[in-house]
Parts: sequence; structure tokens; C-alpha cells
Amino acid sequence: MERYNFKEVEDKWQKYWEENKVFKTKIEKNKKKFYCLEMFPYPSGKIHMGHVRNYTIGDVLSRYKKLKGFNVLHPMGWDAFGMPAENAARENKLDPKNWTNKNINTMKNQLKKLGLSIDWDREISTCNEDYYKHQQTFFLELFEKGLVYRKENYVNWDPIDETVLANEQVIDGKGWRSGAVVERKKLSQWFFNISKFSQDLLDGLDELNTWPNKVKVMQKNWIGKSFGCEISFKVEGDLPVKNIKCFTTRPDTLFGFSFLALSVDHEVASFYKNDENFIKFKEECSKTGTTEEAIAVGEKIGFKTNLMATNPLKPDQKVPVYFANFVLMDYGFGAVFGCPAHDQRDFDFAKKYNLEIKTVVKPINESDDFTVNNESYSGPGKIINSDFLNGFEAPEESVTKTIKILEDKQLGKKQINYRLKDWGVSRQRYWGCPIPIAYDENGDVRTIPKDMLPVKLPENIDLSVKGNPLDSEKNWKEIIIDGKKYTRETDTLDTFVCSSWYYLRFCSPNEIGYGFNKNDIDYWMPVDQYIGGVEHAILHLLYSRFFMRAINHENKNFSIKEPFQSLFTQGMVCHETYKDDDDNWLSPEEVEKFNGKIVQKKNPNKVVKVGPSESMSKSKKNVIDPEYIINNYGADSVRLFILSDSPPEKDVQWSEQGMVSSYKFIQKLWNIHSEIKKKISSEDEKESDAEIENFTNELIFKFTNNLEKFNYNVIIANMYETYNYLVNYIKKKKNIKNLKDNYIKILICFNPVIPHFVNECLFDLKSKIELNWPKFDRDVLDKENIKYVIQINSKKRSILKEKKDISERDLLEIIKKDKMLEKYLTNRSFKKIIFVKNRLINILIDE
RNA sequence: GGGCGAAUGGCGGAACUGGUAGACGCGUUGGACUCAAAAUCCAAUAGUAGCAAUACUGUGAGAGUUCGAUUCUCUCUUUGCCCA
Repeated sequence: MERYNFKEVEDKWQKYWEENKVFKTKIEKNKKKFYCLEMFPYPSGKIHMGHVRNYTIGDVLSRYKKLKGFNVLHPMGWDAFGMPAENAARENKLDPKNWTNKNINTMKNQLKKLGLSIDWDREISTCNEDYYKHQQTFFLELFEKGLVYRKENYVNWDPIDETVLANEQVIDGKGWRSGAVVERKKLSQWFFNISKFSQDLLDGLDELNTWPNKVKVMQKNWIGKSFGCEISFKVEGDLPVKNIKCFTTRPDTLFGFSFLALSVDHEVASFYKNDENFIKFKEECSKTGTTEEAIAVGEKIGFKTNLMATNPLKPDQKVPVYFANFVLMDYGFGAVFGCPAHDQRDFDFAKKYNLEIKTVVKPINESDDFTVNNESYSGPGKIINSDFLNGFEAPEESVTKTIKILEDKQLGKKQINYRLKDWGVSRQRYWGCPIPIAYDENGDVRTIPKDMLPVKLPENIDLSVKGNPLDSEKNWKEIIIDGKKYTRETDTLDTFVCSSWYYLRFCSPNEIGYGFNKNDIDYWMPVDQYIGGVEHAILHLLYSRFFMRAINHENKNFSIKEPFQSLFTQGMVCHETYKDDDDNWLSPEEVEKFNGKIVQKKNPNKVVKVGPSESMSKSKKNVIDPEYIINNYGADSVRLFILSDSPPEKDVQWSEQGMVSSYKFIQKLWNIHSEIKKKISSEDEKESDAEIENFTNELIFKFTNNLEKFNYNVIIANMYETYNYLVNYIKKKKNIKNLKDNYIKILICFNPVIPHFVNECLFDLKSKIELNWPKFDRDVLDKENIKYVIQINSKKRSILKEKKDISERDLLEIIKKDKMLEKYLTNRSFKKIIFVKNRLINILIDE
């Protein structure tokens, strides 16, 4: 049997696709478009298995849609700005641009080897001037619309990367990339006013029907809409402060009020700026992170002021006012009223400073003398010990009614609060998009005129300096606008800005004057299917949704709000982890199976500790290099395997055996192809066969269904089934006239997954390469016989193959004569018969 | 603590609107080919009983709806993710 030479075949077709520009896309108004986009990669050096999975899923979809007759846009680009380039460049004394472009080149070749149906003429790279100059234009447009502003703010400072992190980039109080413990630092920053669109971003989620629910839930939680009340507390003391404003979601617990807590950045703090104890306290506070989690976990500390606050609902009650580390200036008004019995943070604080803990909500099942003991109670219940609020159902009824009372007395007003904060986009980094802003000698802001864009990054700079290298670029910093001297902004934009609009650029990759061309986006947008990892469920997707709204804002020519019509989040690629005796990680190449044990290759006496399968990561050494696999097994085999073992939305276990069996399967397919070809070209007299017609029809039905639903693992199973069927079919059938037609249809079904192989087979059969997705005929499905399930008292007793659309009476007659069923039915009376047409009959008899 | 999911053989996983549970693959076992091994091919593979035909049990646990539940409802257990 002839070996299938995947190297030759795959090279041949990849060359064919490239030379004939098979995947080049242009607007064709008479065709329905389909924009398939996978999250573009960061050019870190080499592609990894996660990329292979992501882009294979997208490629299967793109190829399928193309066969279906859609005009498919399937582009690829590079999320090319970011810290790894800068860090790598610093360590190895390289230029970040060269480092990045070299990686792009490597990875592009690797992706091409996967045989992806990408229109490479649309390739973009966010670190190119012709990309980021448009981004600077957008920045200025947003600035004009008032959606960009500058403010001094406490930020999450990453001391290792020496940069600011957004709240979303702080995980467990640590930087998402460096892992350093995040500090609080005050800096002047540029902000995008994303919070202006909080409600709109929330409402927009309802329209995204095909997004995974969990992603929508995460975004909803992130936006964090809450109803509450703004209350103005009267205060007295030896400071010139009369009122302090608070926001609370639980005004109904006001009778449990025992202190008022302020942020150390609250304006009241200005009276203490010379107080040594306060300065110490403030320093102490800066050690607590700014995330909600850090605050919840950390110790609650306070600094007592000379002020006393009055309870608005109980004017004779005066409580102390504290500064406290768990109150943040950017939540509410930087002040919260403390109700220890029903909030754990307040409870911890009250315990520490011996403040009153008064229970005002009781759980439904408890009696009215219920009191809070070791921890606060924040669940639902009934209001107690609260004068005229007593008896209200908490929280729904009690909150709305209390707000009403406060509003009537003009002590407060209803307010909606969002957790979503404005997006700080300044980064103290070189390798990013420069912010098109300059400052005059007074530090006043002015924008760089649009005709002076792009603001280019300087080249050949010194990266060895501490902090932001751009700050040390004296020549670059100086700029003359309209004959006047200015200093450039030296911060660059968060790279999430680059990825917030790249999908628009793919529609008009070569547009010079502006980031996109209206004609192009009117045709291509929105993205019909977006595919990527769930780790971007909040940040990237929310920022992109914001960016569309920001461009849309006050713009009559732009009507898109939601960039991604559908979203699919694929799972990760996992592999077992290995450790030696000293708990050093071992890579899969360093271990082997020997006498049923997993041992080290270089020392078979040493047994390896096998850990759980985890997502592939360099730090755990459990990575498999896609290039090695492609070179050894071929792209079609890898594509086949990466889809085969698990549903694409779930994690998949990498398995060497699985990979090998996929590789062998391609060879088996080639063998059966040779047999079929022989049969097709034989000169014998031939007749048509209905069986293969039915089989193919059913197969097309299954493939179409499973492709539409992303059941790609089932498609692979269908391919194996098809193979098994063909092997038997070829063995038993001789001269079949309609074999070729049906076989070609089968091959087309296989095409999205193993395109090189399919093209080679079609070529081998001298069939044309331009193809259409075959149609299935529902009426032909099981034209003749149907397997009827025969149940007696709901238990399956037999399966009978009978004519389609048989009547209940006819089927019953057949059953009565059936020898196998005789024993169950003789001398029994039929109580009831359930008959499901073309499927099943259930006979209920007396036992 | 809250929200959202998940639980099916030794393993990964199938099962369209409630209607043949375990497709397909891996692994395992047996066989063929071979001096031998690899590769390949064939067969078996949920459990229990049985030589067998077959019967009974079985989709995390318990209940419910139904002629019929992996699928729908409720309670519980375990587990994953997100938020805290």
C-alpha cells in the first residue's frame, strides 16, 4: 500500500492556496458575508497548543462557511505591543521592534504550516505606525467627546514591572503578569470614561443571545449595578465640616448605625495633613491593596476623628467618625455608614474599636430577640429594633420603603451605583502606543494636532534606565507646535486599547486616512463569530464593547454598538505534570514509560511523580511544541487530534497516543481512498446503490448539524464512523455506479477538518477543487426501513425493522406474530398502547 | 458567603424536541501475520448470574412528574469556574 506523504501533500496545497490567493477576500455584495475572528496572538516567540486549538476551531468554521457559499473574512494579526518585548529586549540588549518582528515572522510561518484559511493580505500588527497612528486619532476623537480625561489618582502600582495596573489586572493582590504584590501610589493618569456607558454595556448584554451565559454573568457582575441611597449625615465637632455624604445599599439598617467611616483621601483628611499620627496611619493604609478582596481579607484599622455624626432617622443618636482603611475614595463618596451587625467589615471594625453592635435584621425563622453574635448577618429577613421600620421584609421591601421615607424627609435620595470604574490607560512603558498629548511649561494639556500624527516611538533608545525609558529621551520629549515649545506625554497606552478595535482594522487593513473605511465596516461588521479563551471574558471583551460605543458616541455615521455577534470560548490544552524526587518539574520529553512505570529517560531507576493534568505552561514544563508535532505528524493529523477528544468549549488532555492514532487514521483514510479509487475506475458494469445514498445523506445531516453547534469532537467521531462504514461497504459491494458522487460528498464533509488530505484526494480523483457543501434530503433519510423500538411495560424487548410510516395496527399485527415477543404477550390483555410514529411502540399489559 | 456550570465504563466522551444509554477514540485482553518484535488486521470489552440464548442491575445520592427520565422538577453530596 502506498504511504501517504503528508509533508509533500501539505506543502503542495499550502503553496497552491498561497499562490492562487484562495483565501483572499473582497466585498461581494451579492454574497452573504461571514466574519470569523479568533483572538489575535501576542507574538511571544513560538505558537503554543492553545493557539493551535483556537485557530483550528476558527478554521474549521471558516472553511465550512466558505463551502456553504458565504463570503468569509478570516484574518490574522498581532497584538504586538506589550511588556514581554520590552523585558526581553532589556535582558538581551535587543530592540523590541526587532524582537517582535522576528517572533511574528516565526509564528506566521508556524501558523501557515497549520494550513489555516487566512487572508494574509489583511495581516496587521499593532506596533506598526500605520496601525497605531489611527489609534492616536481615536484617542483624540474620544478626547474631543470628553470621553478621555486626566486625573490624579491612587493606582495599583506593580513594583516589578514599574507600571500601573488596572483593577482587573490585579489578581489576589498581585500583578497579573509579574506576580508582584501590588502597592498603592498616587499618579496622574489618563482615563477612558467607560463608566459613562455602564448602563448601556449592561443593557447590551441582553442582545448577545449567542454569547455563553457565564461570560455575560461575569460582565454583569463586573459592571455591578446596585440600588441604594445617598444620605447626607449631619456632623458636629471642632472641624468646619457640617455634612458628610454617603452611599449605601442598605439604608434600611440605619438603626444599627454605630460609626461613620471615611477614606483617608476624603476631603476631611485635609484637616489632618499635619497630624503625625494620621500620616503614619495613612501610610499603614497604603499597604492594603485597593481590590475588594484585599480589603475584605485584610485587617480593618481606623483613625478616630473629633467629629460625631448624627443618625438621620434618630436625631438623638450621635456616633464617632473614623478614617478606615477599608473605605475607598472611588466607591460612593469615600464614606460609608457602619452597621456592624449586618456587614462583616463593619463587624470586624466594631469589634476592634469596641463599638456598639445592634441587630436590626432577623432571619425569618428567628424570634424578635435575635442578636448577632460572632459574625454579621447579611441575609434576608425582617427588620427589628428599628422603630417605624419594624416588620418590613428585608432587603427588597425595607430598602425601597426606607429610601422613600428618607426622600420624603429630604434626608437622602435614591441612587444607582456601578462597580465599574473608569479605565486607566496610562502605562509607564516604552513599548506601547504613544499618547498624542503634550504639556506646556505650566503643565497644561494640549493635544497633538492630527496632521502631526503619528506620534512615533523613538528608535534605538536606552532601555537600561529605571522606570519609563521614554522619560529619559530628552530629544524625543521636546516638541514644537505652532512655534511653541511643549513636552510630550511619556506614558504609553495600555495594550488593551490596541485590541479594542483591531477587528475594525481587519475590514480596511490598508485604509490610509482613517482607522477604517465606512463601506468596509458596513459590509463586514459585526464579527459573526468571535473565538477565544474565556480568560478574556471581562477585560478585552468589555473594553471592545466600550470602544464601539465610544466611537459611536455623537457620531451619526457609525451605528455599531456590539462588535461581536457571537462568542465562543474554547477550553485549554492540558497535560500531565511531572516532578523528580527533588520536586523539580520535568518535561514530557524527559520521562518515559518503562515496565509500566513512569521513569526518567536518562535514569530509568528514578520513578517520576505524576501530577494532575494542568493547562500547558512553561513554568510547569508540561508543554508540547506544536512545531515538533506538525513536523512529525502533519497539520491534518494535529487538527484532527486537537478537536477529537473533548468538546471545544472544555479543556482537552493532550495525549501522545491520541495524537498517534489521529496520524494513523489519516493513513487509513488514504488506504481506503485507494480502494475506492480502484473501484471507481474499474470498467465493470455498474448499478446504483441506494444504501450508500442513504448513508451519505445521513452523514451530511450529522456533519451539518454538528458543525453548526460546535460539536467538533462529534464530527471527528462521525469521520471514524464513516471510515468504518466504508471499509465494510467496499468489502461487500462490487460495482457501484453512484460511489464516486457519494464519496466526493463525504470528502467535502471532511474538508473543514483535514483540508490538505481532502484536496489531495479530490485531485487524485480528477475532481474539481472548487466545491460546495452538499445538501441533505430529509425525506431520503431512512427512506425504506426504520428500526422500531418495541417496549413491553416500558421495557425494551425487541427492535423491529419495518417500513416507514407503518400504522399502529399493522405494527401490532407484526408484533403479535413475532416469535421473540410471543412469550411476553400470550394470554395477556393489552391495557394501553403508546405509539410514536416511526420510532417506538410501548405495549402496557397486565403483569 | 453569593452567582453560574458539571457529575455517564479503566479513561476522554456520544445520546436530535423525554423514546435502543455507553456512538467514536484511547487503554486493556485474546487471536492472525512474523524466527521474533514493531506495524497492520480480526475479535471481545458497563456490572452481576449463566456454557449459552437470555435475565436482572445500571447515567453522583434520594424523591417526584410520566406509559417511559442521562434529559424535566425538588432536596442533598462532590467538584470546577467567576465574584467576594
